[in-house]
Amino acid sequence: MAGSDLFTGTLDVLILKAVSWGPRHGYAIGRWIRETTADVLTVQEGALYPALHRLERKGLLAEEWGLTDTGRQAKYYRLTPAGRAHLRAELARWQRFQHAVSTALGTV
Amino acid sequence: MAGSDLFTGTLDVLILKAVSWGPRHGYAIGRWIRETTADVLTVQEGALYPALHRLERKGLLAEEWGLTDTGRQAKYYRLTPAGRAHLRAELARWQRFQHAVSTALGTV
DNA sequence: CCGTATACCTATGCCAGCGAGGTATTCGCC
DNA sequence: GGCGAATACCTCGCTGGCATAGGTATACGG
Repeated sequence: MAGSDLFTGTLDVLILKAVSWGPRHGYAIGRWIRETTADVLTVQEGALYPALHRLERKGLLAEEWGLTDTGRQAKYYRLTPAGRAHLRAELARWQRFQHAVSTALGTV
Repeated sequence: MAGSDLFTGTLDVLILKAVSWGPRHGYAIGRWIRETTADVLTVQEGALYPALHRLERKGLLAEEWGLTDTGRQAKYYRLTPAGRAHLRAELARWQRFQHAVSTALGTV
């Protein structure tokens, strides 16, 4: 991505979080990540769409075509029960990881 | 690594930090990472040594053979001036990244 | 004297993300 | 009416980091 590196493995949990309040389509998920991180993280489309398909194949996301506010076709993704459980676990994992690294780097 | 994923790109800055107080040899760097993170992060040797060589090639680390406390041969790595500057930059980058992700995930 | 810990190395393969392409629709503007 | 920008989707090829799984050699404890 833009902030480059440090990103591997974080994309999945960010995507899951993006749809945790309700269905969102791919493009909007990318925008959400960029906006909530104030442009620190910019997901490339070449990373985003493959990631969505991956998560769908794993049964963590379910997809469904729908219409946007502006009347455009878009593929909406929502969390499956397994996805929600996975999100919970990944959030815990991120916190452990983040705390461990920050401690080691002295950036607590 | 053990904590798996989330790790890519973090290894370099952890290594640089490990030698920021003085020269350390490779094996000790791996041990330091494992210990200061309370086993959350375990660096595989197949990742560690290539990373050290990479950083050396980039001019961020300098290597020199020496003896351990127990009288064993070991290759000691120390920060070059460029390495120290790089470490400073990477620490800032980590903080930006970490803050961005934590905000997005709501784990602040 | 034999296993364990220390200390180094590399070759293979996987796979996530990047870069770079492509298609189609809608909107705003002139 | 036309045209560029934004929206919304996709895939292919490449790179490069990390895991796996091997290998060597020395020191130490029992």
